[in-house]
Amino acid sequence: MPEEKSLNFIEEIVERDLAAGQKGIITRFPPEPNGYLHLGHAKSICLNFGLSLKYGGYTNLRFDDTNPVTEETEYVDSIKDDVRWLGFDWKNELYASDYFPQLYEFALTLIRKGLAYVDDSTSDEIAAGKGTPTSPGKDSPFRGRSVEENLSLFQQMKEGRFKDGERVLRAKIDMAHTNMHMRDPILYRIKHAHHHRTGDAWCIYPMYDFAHGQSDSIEKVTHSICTLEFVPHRELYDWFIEKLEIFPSRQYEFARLNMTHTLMSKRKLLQLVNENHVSGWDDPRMPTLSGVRRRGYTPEAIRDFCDRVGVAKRDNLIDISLLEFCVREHLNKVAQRRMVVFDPLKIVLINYPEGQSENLPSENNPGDEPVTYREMPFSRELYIERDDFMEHPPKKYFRLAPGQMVRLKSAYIIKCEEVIKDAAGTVTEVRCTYLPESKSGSDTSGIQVKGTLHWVSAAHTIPVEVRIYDRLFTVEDLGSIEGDFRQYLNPQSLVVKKVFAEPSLAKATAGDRFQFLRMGYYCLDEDSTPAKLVFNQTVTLRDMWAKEVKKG
RNA sequence: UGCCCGAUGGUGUAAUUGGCAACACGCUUGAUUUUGAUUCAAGAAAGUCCAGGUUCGAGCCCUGGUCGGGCAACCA
Repeated sequence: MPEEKSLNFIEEIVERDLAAGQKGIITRFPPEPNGYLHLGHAKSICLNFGLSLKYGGYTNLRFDDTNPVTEETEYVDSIKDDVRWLGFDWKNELYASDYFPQLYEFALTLIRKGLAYVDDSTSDEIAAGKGTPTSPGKDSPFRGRSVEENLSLFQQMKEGRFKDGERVLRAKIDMAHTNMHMRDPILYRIKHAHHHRTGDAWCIYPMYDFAHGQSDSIEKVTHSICTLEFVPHRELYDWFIEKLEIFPSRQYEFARLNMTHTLMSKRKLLQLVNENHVSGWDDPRMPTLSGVRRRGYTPEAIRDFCDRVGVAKRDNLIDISLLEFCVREHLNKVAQRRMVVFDPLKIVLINYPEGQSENLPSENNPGDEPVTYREMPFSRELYIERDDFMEHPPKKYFRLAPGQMVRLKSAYIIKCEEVIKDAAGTVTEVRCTYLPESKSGSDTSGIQVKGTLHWVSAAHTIPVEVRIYDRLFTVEDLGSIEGDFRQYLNPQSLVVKKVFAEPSLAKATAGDRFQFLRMGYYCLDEDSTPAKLVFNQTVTLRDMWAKEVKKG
C-alpha cells in the first residue's frame, strides 16, 4: 500500500461534507468562451474533474456566456477540445444562456420582494454613487421606486424599449456595505447584441454575479470552486441563494496558478495573438493548452504537473522547470529515440570502403520491455555535431579530439586521425579510422570510451526543419514588473534551423513525439508536408555538461 | 483609510489537527551507463514573518503588529 497522500483543503471540505451525510458531489468547470484555455485552467479542470472522479459524482462543463460582445463559438469548440484532450469527460454540456428565462424569473422574484430596482442613472453616476472602499456610497435617486414601477420598467427593458446603457436592474442591498460587491450590484444590463447561442432573443443580459451562482444552484452544484479574486463575491453569492431560497451551492476559492517566464491572463494572451507576437493561440510558446499540445506536451504530463503544484490559498509562482520535469519524465518513457545532427561536422572514415554502407540496428527506447529497433544506414562519410569535436579540448571533455576515441551510438568506435581546416582556420572535416571489431552488439575490441555521440550518414540523411523554443519572456515574474509586459518578450523565443535527420524520420506523422538523442524531445508539427518535415522542440534534455561548461 | 484573504528550505506543497518540521522540483557529490539522458545512492538547504499569551509541550490555539495579495467594469 502506497502512503496515503495528504488532502488539500478542498478535499478536506468535501470529505467533511460527505461524512456529514451529503450523498455525492457535483462540480462544474465554468469557462467564459472568450479565449483559449491555458495552464491555469488546466489546474482548475484537474481540480474540479478530479474531485468528482475521486468522490463519486460528476462535473458539468458550463459556459459562462453572459456577455455576447466578447464570446464566440470558436472558443466554445476549442475549450471542448482542450478539456477532452486533457482527458476529462463532462456529464452535461451546459450554458448559462440556457438559463436566461429562469434567471429572468429570479430577477422578477427579487423585484417583487422589494430587493431589486431599475436604475436610470448613467454608468458614471452609478460608479460615483458606489463610493470607495474606505467611504460609503450614496443611494441612487431611483432606489425607492415601487414594485409595480420596477416590474414595468424591467419588462420594458426586456422588450427593447431602451437603448444600451439607459437603464440597469440593481439589487437593493446596502450602499454603505464594507464589501463593495454588496453596494447594490448591477444584475442586468441592456445590450442590443447578437448572442452566439440565443441570437437576438434577448437584449438584456445578466451580470456574472447574477448568473453564475444561480446557474450553480440550478445544476445542484455542491462545491463551486473558483479562484481567489472571487472571495469578495461569495457574500453576494450567498445572498442570492438566501433571498431566492434556492439550492445552496457553496463557493470555495483557491489560488490561481502563476508560472515563471509566462503569463496566465487571457486578455494579455489575446493581445499577443492580435499583435502577432506569436503565430496564434496554439503557438508552441503559448501557455495555452493548444499551445503546449502543439509543442509536444502530453496530457499525462500536464495532469501530473497539476497534481504536483497542489491546491492552496496563498499566492504562488511555480518554476517552469517543474513543468519541464513533468514532460521529460513522461516523454522519457514513451518517446522513441532518433538521431538528428543540428550543426554538422563532416567525418570521413578513411579505413571504411568507399561506396559501402550497412544498416545498423538502434534501440527505439532503451527502457522498453522488449526493446525494439530501427535500422540506421552507416557509411564512410558521416555527420556529427560540431560541438562534439574540439581541437584543443578542456580537461573533462570526453568527446572527439585529435588522437581521441569515441563511440558512435549503435555503431563503431572511431579515432580522430587528422583535422582538415579551411583558409580561415575553421575545421571543415575530421578524418578518422573506425574499429571494425567494435561494432555495437558484437564488440570484441575490449576498448572502453567515455563518450558516445549521435551521428547520421551523410549520404542518407534527410533535411528537416526544427523549431527551437525558449521562454516567452525574459523575466521570471511577470506579475511584478513595471510598464508594458511586451517589452519583456524574449526575442530568442523561437529559432528555426535546418538540420540533418536519420532517414527513418521520414515516416513520422503529425503529433509523433521523439527524443532526438542528446538534443531533446521533439514532435512533428502540423505544418509538415512530406517534402518538408517540421519538428517542434518540446523540451531539452537535462544537460550536466552544459552546466559544467558554464561553470568554466 | 475600510473590508476580505494569506504568510513553513530557492520554488511548491505537507505535518496523523497541540507531540522530534516531511515530500517533490531545483541545487551539490558519487556510482552505473553505447544518450554528459535515464537509473541509483548520498548531501546541502527552513526551525515555520515578528512580539506577547495559553500549555508539560505551539508551525498549528489566542491577542497585537509587520509584510504580501485582492476589492470601487453596464467583464468574468
